[in-house]
Amino acid sequence: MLPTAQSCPRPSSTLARFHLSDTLTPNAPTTLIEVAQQAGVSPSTVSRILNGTAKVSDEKRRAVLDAIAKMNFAPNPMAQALKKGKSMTIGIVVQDIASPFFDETLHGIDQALNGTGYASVIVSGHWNAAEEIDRIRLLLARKVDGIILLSGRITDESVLQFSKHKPIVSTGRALQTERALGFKIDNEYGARLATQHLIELGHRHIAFITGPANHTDADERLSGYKKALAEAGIAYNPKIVVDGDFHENSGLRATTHLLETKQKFTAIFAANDLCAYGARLSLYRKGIRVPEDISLIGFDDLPSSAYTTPPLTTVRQPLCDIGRIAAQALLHLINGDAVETSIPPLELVVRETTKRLKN
Amino acid sequence: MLPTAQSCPRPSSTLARFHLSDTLTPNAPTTLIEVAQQAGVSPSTVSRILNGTAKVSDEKRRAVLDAIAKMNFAPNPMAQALKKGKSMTIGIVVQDIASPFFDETLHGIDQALNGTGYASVIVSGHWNAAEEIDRIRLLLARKVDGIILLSGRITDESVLQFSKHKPIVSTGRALQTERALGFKIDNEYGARLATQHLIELGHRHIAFITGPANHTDADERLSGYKKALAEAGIAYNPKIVVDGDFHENSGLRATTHLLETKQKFTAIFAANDLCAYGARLSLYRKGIRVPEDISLIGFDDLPSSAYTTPPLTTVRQPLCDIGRIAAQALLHLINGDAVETSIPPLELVVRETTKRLKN
DNA sequence: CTGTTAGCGCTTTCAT
DNA sequence: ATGAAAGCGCTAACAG
Repeated sequence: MLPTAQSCPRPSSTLARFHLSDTLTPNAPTTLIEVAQQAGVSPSTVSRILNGTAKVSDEKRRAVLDAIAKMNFAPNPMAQALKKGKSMTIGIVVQDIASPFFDETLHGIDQALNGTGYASVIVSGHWNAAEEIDRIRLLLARKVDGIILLSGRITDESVLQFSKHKPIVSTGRALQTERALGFKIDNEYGARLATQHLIELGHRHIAFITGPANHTDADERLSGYKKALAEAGIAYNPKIVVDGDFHENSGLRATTHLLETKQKFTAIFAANDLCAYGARLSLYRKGIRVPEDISLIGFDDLPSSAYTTPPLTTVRQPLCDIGRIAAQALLHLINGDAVETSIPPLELVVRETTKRLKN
Repeated sequence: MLPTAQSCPRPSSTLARFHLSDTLTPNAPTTLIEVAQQAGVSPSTVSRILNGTAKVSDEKRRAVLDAIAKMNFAPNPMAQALKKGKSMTIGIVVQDIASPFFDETLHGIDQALNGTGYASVIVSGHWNAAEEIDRIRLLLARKVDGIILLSGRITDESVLQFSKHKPIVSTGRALQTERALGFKIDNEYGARLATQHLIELGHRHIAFITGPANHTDADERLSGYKKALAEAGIAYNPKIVVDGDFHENSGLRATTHLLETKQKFTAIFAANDLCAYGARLSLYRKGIRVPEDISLIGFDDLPSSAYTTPPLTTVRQPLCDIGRIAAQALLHLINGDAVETSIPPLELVVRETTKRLKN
């Protein structure tokens, strides 16, 4: 009875013991040298123990470990970074930090990075290729060890160029070199899934609200829609395919346009969930019921789609998995390891906005 | 006619000129010393020009600038950080990276940081004090220059303790020292606003879905609700005050509980928007209309609240401003400057889920 | 105004 | 197995 919202497992983590007093001594941070003195060994020995670089006698090891604990020492990351040429930081480029779409993916990345010692710096490209390039440069200048690019607007060549500096993994594109990896979901398949679902319910006049122009994901979804139509022997009617941009407002406008120009349609397939929300509102404003009068389907399965009124039928994208997989792949690239990725398939999530066409 | 969704201005930034070829030479990054050699000056001179630390003759300055441009030099942040003891990084602690609530605030922070040279590392506390402490320690170990804590679960004392290491600004608490600043919205006022709105519409039986136990924001909202009731001479009825936890599911469960135990109420005030979404769905499932049968009001004004069906009446929290102000304040603290903050007041946003009680 | 000289805190040969 | 010494790339006295 409860709607199943998409979301990664949120660990109700129960970190045990933590003594606030421990590290909260506000004196200047201890250095490795001080630890060495305290333990009566050389700095190198401390370093060796810290990094497991070489064998150290149990006696000294014990002394050093003691000193470390006693002095509450932690190595200075800047110094390590400077020395090793690795910052233990990765850069993440999203398009909009305040978008549920990216959030889920970030969550997956977060999970994968947790406990690896890597931290991440997140920047926004704002769907703008020039800004995106600018931000990637910034990350590179900051010496990140690798980059995850989510739904970038830049060309594959640019990605390849950047990958010469640091390994990079990108979603939404097919790519595979030693230092760059791109993988994408099968948008066309997903769109066919959605369209076929509608067709199976008896719909023949299915409106489509597109994504932004020149956006690969958007284009492929449109193409999947067309294919499914063709396969079912339904003529493609450009009059009921209207422009959107993946945001709520565009869905609202598009639907209102459809309605006001008196197009004939019994179902709407919005290129993403956000857009479907807007469509839903437009329908509501006109007093048109969903799904009784019009069926509605989205794409993405954002967490909130399980709580719309009524809950939205949509195509689930494994956002969180994608994030996790991207991060793991990047870690491999950074280590020079081979990567092989496979992401879970898209699946149709039938909720309550689609209904068999009566009669 | 279009709903107004809360959101910061999303700059459709038009960064001009960018020559990909410029920085994409994958050779090892240039160092300041090489620049100095190329320009025929000493490293210090280059450093001076870079930092504006001292006067330099036009001639040498020109030579250095030329060399910098020619060699496409950018100083190594790790080296700078090690030397200056400043990493130009700030740490942000959210509770959930994938929550629209935090997103808007992050967006504000992002805006404030943009162009300052500071980058941010975001970590999640997952509403868990122990984990939060752990994460803050992590940030401190990473040598962030300051911390922004959003809706932390830790005590004020802990914050004060941490602030001895690095400046910290926190939302959701009142605090003001040399190195720590906390500011909060007037939850009680906001809750009164919401409750009064309902009362003015003629409602006398107003159910309330609480936030998580021991959560300051939640407690204060409950208290505001009670106050407004008392002011209107309406008896407080604990039977229609039910537990929630700020998430959709709890709103759904709470409302279902209200309905199944046959409580008498004509309106629901949910302690936050997410919770209101769940309530909305519960009502929908039972075939109860909003706002005709039951009025519903939330708290926060998340961006998506303008697109629910019907659009949600709620109390707007200036999330984005809060983020911006927090970041600016932190920057001031870091510089040792005085800070004075004032955040915009909460305001009632009347949309379409509340209605005058007929009778 | 400018160059020389020490390091920031750590890792890593290179000896022993 | 361990210590001494030489930097990573940059900045900040300190002398001129």
